[in-house]
Amino acid sequence: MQYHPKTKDFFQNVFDIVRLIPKGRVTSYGAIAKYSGTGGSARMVGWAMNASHKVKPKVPAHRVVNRNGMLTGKAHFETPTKMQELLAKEKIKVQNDTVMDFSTLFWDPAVELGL
DNA sequence: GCATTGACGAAGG
DNA sequence: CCCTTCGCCAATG
Repeated sequence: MQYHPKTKDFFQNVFDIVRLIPKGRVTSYGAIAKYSGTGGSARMVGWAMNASHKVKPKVPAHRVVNRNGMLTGKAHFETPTKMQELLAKEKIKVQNDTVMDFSTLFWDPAVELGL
């Protein structure tokens, strides 16, 4: 893929934010998009996540779910169950592909990092 | 260069 | 309340 300077900055920006997500907490694509400045383009965050697996240091993409707390990206992991397993190791309860107590575990960069 | 496709989200029917 | 459509923007065919 072509890394236009602007795009590269966006990807790095997203990766940086995701790495800041505390263990045992989760956030949404939209929240990251908003904080990274792309605004409503939450899809770009998902696209960035798609490239995150080849980036170092590793990006905890499993802590990023959609606005419902649903593990929409689980299919993009090594195995469809990897995402839930990683979350389980962080004491995050997942049921029916959805994070339990999502609103409590939700980590909003705009709030936690200070907007 | 236009059309399709997303790991999304909000709005409308 | 479930389903569809639209907006978002970059990548891909």
